[in-house]
Amino acid sequence: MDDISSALDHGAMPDEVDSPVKFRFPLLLRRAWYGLNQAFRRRIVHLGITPDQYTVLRNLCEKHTDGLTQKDLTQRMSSDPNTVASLLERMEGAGLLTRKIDDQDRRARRIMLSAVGKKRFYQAQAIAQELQGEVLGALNGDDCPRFMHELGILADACREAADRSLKGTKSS
Amino acid sequence: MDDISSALDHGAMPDEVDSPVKFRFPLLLRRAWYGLNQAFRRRIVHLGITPDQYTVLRNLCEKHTDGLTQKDLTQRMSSDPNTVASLLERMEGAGLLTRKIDDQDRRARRIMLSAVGKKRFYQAQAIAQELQGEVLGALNGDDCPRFMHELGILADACREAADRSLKGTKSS
DNA sequence: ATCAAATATTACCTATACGTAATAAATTTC
DNA sequence: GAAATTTATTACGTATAGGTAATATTTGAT
Repeated sequence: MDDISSALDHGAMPDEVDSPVKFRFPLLLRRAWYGLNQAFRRRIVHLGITPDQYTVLRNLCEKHTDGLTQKDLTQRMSSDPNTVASLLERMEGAGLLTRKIDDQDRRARRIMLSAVGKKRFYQAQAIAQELQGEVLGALNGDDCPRFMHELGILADACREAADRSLKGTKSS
Repeated sequence: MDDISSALDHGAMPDEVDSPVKFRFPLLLRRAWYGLNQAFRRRIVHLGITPDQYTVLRNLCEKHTDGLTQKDLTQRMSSDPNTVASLLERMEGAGLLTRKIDDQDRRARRIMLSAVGKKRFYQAQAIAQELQGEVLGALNGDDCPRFMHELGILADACREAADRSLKGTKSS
């Protein structure tokens, strides 16, 4: 099932017909995310942290209760348990946080921000806010709230599509 | 310069004050991108390609002239020369494309889609369009064009911010 | 023609992203 | 209350993301 290409040769231009490149959601989303991430990475490299590490710090700083478990972090970051595990391992090695076995559930690790981690977060947060201001400045201020609302709707739809795609694979 | 955390201890809640979590651009963008990418990856895994490889195939299929150089691809994908190089290396190994030294510029490699690559693209494209339809269905059809226009503006702003951040590092 | 600067790519490195399997502890079941 | 099931994490492997340095060419200046 590999070389019936001539039979499937659609010849001319494939996409573009129904939606020009400039308006395709995945392309724009990729471009925006890669650009924003790249910009932020370059601006905080001197702090010794990466964008993803900043996301961890932010989540820990926003919930300054008893810290979070890796599972909690995974969900809050729309990420993956494996990714979060190695991310936290590096961050613990860098002294940004501590991981100790949870008292209630000895399977889980409770993540706690260190003093250094807290400091790095506030340093990076100022840069993040400056960057966000620059980017959003390109948009009409009045359009911003509605745009964010719609982006939120699409983000939810993407997440749901991802969950559906997982279930479909397992059951069928 | 590492343990003046108590002096910098802002105490209470850090962000959120000026913009609630639900409306912060980086969060929504991350959520949308990860979700969409994850959904697509799960839906095309049976084709033996990844979302990024699909992006390569799409770019090659849209420009079915004499192929593209790696540099061209890098720019079209908002990506990085290193990433594209290893990406293409794997794809060449999988028989999805060929790389041959460019006649005009012997430094460059001209990438050409193979019959298998073309077939895989059209198979994946149908899935991509279905997915995009599902996601965009969450949005009011009338709001879509304006939203895409604004997302494009922000994507450009992100890219420009990334470029600025690079220059700033080098000159200062 | 020749040497210096610019450019396309590769090589090597660290940091995600995420799938699968293993491990260990908690929960459910009978 | 011990076995089966679920669940949090780790271990390991492959695929990007992207920085730095090396290599090979091309181009530009003399």
